[in-house]
Parts: sequence; C-alpha cells; structure tokens
Amino acid sequence: MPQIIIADDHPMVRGALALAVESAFDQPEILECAHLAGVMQLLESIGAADLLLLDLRMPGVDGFEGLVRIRSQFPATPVVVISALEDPRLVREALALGAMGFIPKSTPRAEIVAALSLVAAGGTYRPDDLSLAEPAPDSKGRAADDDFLQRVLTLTPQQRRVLQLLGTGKLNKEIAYDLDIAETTVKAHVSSILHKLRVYSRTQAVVMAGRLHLDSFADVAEG
Amino acid sequence: MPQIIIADDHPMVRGALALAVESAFDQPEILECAHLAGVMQLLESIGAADLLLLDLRMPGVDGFEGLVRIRSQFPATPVVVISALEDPRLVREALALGAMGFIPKSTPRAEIVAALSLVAAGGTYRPDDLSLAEPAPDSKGRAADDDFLQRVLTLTPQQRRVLQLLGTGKLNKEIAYDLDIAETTVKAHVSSILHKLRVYSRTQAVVMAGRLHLDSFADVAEG
DNA sequence: ATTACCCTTGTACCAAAGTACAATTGGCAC
DNA sequence: GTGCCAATTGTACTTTGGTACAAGGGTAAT
Repeated sequence: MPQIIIADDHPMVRGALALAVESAFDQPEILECAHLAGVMQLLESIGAADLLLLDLRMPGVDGFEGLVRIRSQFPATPVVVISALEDPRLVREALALGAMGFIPKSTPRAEIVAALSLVAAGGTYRPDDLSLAEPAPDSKGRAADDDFLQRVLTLTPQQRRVLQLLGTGKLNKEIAYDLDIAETTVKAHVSSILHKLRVYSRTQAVVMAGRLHLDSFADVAEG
Repeated sequence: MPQIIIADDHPMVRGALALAVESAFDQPEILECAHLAGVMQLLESIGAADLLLLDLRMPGVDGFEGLVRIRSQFPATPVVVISALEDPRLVREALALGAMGFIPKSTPRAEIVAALSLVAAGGTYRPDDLSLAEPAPDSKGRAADDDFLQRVLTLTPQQRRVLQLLGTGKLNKEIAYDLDIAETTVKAHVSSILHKLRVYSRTQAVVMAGRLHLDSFADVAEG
C-alpha cells in the first residue's frame, strides 16, 4: 500500500490532489499536511514515503528551502512540486534541486494523474510547454548559479546533510554530534564538499549555498 | 570646478544623471565610468573626487563590494549610491557602509538634483518614504533579526566593511589585501565583530548577516 | 565475484581562524 | 590638556579548519 504525502496549506487543493492520487495509485494511503513541520515529522516516523506532493508556499516553506531540506534529509522520498506558478525558471530550479516533477495547479486532472504515474514509475514530469523552452538562459548571473546547482547535485546524501548544517554556521564538532559521527568524518565530508563545489573554505560554501534559496530576485527595469 | 564621477554601466542612466549633476553643481567636470576598475583608476589619478555617483550593479560590482572598496581606499570621496532597487534594508546598509546618499533610479529629476546638493553640502540623503517607514516590524522571525540588526549597528564603519567582505567568503588574508591593512588587524576586527554579534565563528556571522539582505520574499497569490 | 561507490575512521600535518595582551597613532569632545 | 575611542599592528598562543593518505565495512550493479 503506497504511502503518499500531500503537503499544501489549502484544504481545497489537498482534496483535488487526493482525488488525482487515488486515480493514479492502487489503494494509496494518503497523508495530508498543512505545514512543513508536519511533513518532516511524518517522514521521520515512517522513514520514507513513496511520494510527496509538496506545495512551494506553505507555513514554514518560503520557497525551495523546504524542498532542499526534505531532499537532503530524506533523499529516498521522491518529491513532486506543486505550485501556483509555472515560471520556467522555477521549474528548472525545482528539478535541479532534486524534485522528480513540477505540477502547476492549473494542470488538468487527467494530466496530473498521468504525471503522478510517471513519477511513480521513476520518471520525471514537467509541464509540456517547458520541455522545449528550456535552453534559453536570459540573464547572466543565472548561468553561474545553475553551474553551482549542478555541483550541489553531485553531493552524496550525507554530504548534503553536512552542507545543510554547515549552512547554520555549526562547527565540525557540532555537526559530528548532530549526525552522530566522528569529527574526522565530518572533515572528510567537508573536504569533499569543498572540492565538488569548487570553493576553498566552508564560508564560501555557505555563501554559495545560501544563494540557492533566495536568488529569486525580480529583475527590475532600468529607471 | 567640482569633479564628479558618474559610474553606471548604462549610458542612458549616465546621461540622465549627468543632467542632474549639471543642475546641482556650478560648471562641474563630469567623469563617466562604466565599470569599477575605471572608477578606481580615476580616483587614483585625481586623488579624490568631489562626488561619486555609484551604481550598485555594474561589471566588477555585484553589490556593496565596490562601495566598500572605494570607501576604504578613498574615504575622502563622498559616495552616493544609485540603484534600481529601493529596499529599505539596502538603503540602510548602503548608508551604514559609508554612502552619503541612496538614490533610487525612479527618483524624479528635481529630487535627484536636491539630493545631490544636499550631499555636496555635507548632508545625507535617502528616499522620503524611508525616513518614517523604517520602524515597522511585521512578521515574527523579524524580532530576532532586529536584535541582530541592533548589534550590527554597534559595529564601527571599518568593522562593517570587514563584515561585508566576510560575507563574500573571503579569507582574512584577502580582506587585508582589499582594505590594505595587516592580516593581524583583520583578525582584531573579526574578533571584535564576533563578540559584538554574539557568535563564535565567522561562518555564523556570515549566516546571520546574510539574512539582513535577502529575506525579501515576494508574497505570491494562491492558484 | 569483482568493481565501484559511499560511509566511516584514523594519523599526521599544515594553514587559517580566533584570543589575549600590549602598544601606538589620530581624531574628537569636554 | 585629558580622556575616549577607532584604527592599527605586533607577539604569542590555542583552537578549528582543511588536506593527504590509508584502510575497513556496507551495498548495489555488472
């Protein structure tokens, strides 16, 4: 019996998604959450879900931070991002951050069902009109960030956890305690992380990684 | 004959600013630059300008770094920051870093002229709607951040410059080079900064300080 | 079963970070 | 002037951070 988590702060949306899930899976166990904390608790208690439908905007989730947290702490759980928006950049970034799909809320039910089946089968889904419209980099700063994203994706799950804690400013010693491993091991991970991210200090890694969350800066027209 | 430097990578913007400068000063000598390197060269050759209009975003300047470099190497030159953005936090920080004014590109010409005159007279300028709209905390997470902001404000100007460079992930050695001081001095500043901010590592300082800039998340409507 | 990769840990070493104490200079205010 | 403070620098020291190398155990794929 597949366990599916639906995380959205809007009950109506959860209901609609539940219908789609019931169509796409055989006797699913549907677990609903209205906030990120609930999702994390659920995942901790059941270890890993078979699928997680995650809204980008809910209490406790301001953007991709929730996705990143979940992906790094529960890499085994496939995540499909649900969003009211469908900006190509958002889609790309969500997928780059490890989401297995991106479903705009405006998607027809039938297509949602197909998308969920696709992801359950190990595929990835994105809105049709984006399959081709991808290779269109617009601004300059974007490129560098995308490069960095690609590098973050080469990190192993444990390394992502380390990077996560690194991002809170913790010492190696504290990270070791948190992950219940030796400080030596943390150092090994940090070294590997620095190489993969092509930076030369933890501080730089933190600065770079920090941008992944909040580089949603609206390009403002010249005055 | 006052020497005024206009640094912006957009010719149209430079033109508009030049007009304002000509209205605000008597027979000004206007020097234009499209990138940071040119500004530094100009300042080195003429020693100090009477006013520098500096865009936040140009080749070689990703944010406050250029402002910091200029302020530290040519403290005698008053700098007015020109920006397409007008986030109150940006304004506050620019002024904290030693800018004598902050002029959004959307400002009417007449007001720009007045602002330039004000700064030339030794005053500081900021957009009107920010003089009062500052002390308005809205969300919960704000409280802690405001505490932190209060602590940041206890930093001396030079310490803020150091913190700024710290936030780019630079080593003490690099910071020393940028500010043209000894690494020992940088260490002294960092130590002092850590104490004032009540953190125990540069990484934590960077993480905390990072929040001050970019927690500007646009609230998006539900689908 | 052999390869490959991840996670783990250890030792050893070097570089960077951070603290503590002391001292000089210069500006500014009372 | 005297005092205060920012800024600077130095020496000396301890703690973190980071690299290099080596190695054992686990899992998954070929």
